[in-house]
Amino acid sequence: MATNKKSEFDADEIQLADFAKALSHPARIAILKILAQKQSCICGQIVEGLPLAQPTVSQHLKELKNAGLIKGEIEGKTSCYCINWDTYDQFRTLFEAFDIRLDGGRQQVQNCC
Amino acid sequence: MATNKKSEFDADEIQLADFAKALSHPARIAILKILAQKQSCICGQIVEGLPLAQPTVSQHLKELKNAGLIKGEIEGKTSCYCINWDTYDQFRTLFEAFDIRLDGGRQQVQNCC
DNA sequence: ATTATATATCGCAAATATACGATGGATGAT
DNA sequence: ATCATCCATCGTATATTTGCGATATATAAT
Repeated sequence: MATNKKSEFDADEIQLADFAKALSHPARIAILKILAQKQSCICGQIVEGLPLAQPTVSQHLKELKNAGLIKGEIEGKTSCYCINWDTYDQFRTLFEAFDIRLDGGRQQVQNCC
Repeated sequence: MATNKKSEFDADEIQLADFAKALSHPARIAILKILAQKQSCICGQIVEGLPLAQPTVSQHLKELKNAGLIKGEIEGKTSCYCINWDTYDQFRTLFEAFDIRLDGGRQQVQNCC
């Protein structure tokens, strides 16, 4: 039974995993690219740029927002999204620490593989 | 109905998303850390280091293997795993390209948020 | 006031992920 | 040959994700 064991891991591991999950669908990666590229960040333009229906895009936007990677505001008739660079930097920092830690063991003698 | 739309995205986006998915569970992040740290990469030691039952760990190992991030060999009675640095570098390269692309739009004037 | 437009949300269906007990296969020890 | 150990795999239960049609909401236009 899928009891949630995630909380028993280190906070850093959980947080990095959560960020990774936010990037674990090509649509969300594409959305971040679009947001970085366009000055305007109207939802409709994002929908146009993706092979997905509007409700699906809205849902991916919501997940990115939950992960803290984007911010959104309702601007009159339209909605406006942009990247939350503070959170993105935090993610990058976490990943870099992970990356460096992996690299540390890289030169060691392997006794297998 | 959950028809798979993932294939309609760019190859780079799909590949990066797949790598991200491999890191989207703290257990798999922890496993990679352990593999990098220990010279030996016996499965039993991984199980000891995680708050999960052996079949569950085995399953996470399989997913990391499917993503190409680790290699595994059966060595007599025990199994031996280690990080596949070639694939890991490929992942890092993909992420870096993505990261740089995001950063490119960073200084632009935002008309919202 | 009515209508059109842009998005979010609801509700559903299908697919995938998470977790583990039970079991099986292979090796090494006795 | 028997037994113990290590690990993969099967089967199963539950939870989460993905996708979208239908609908609701809120603004802008007429």
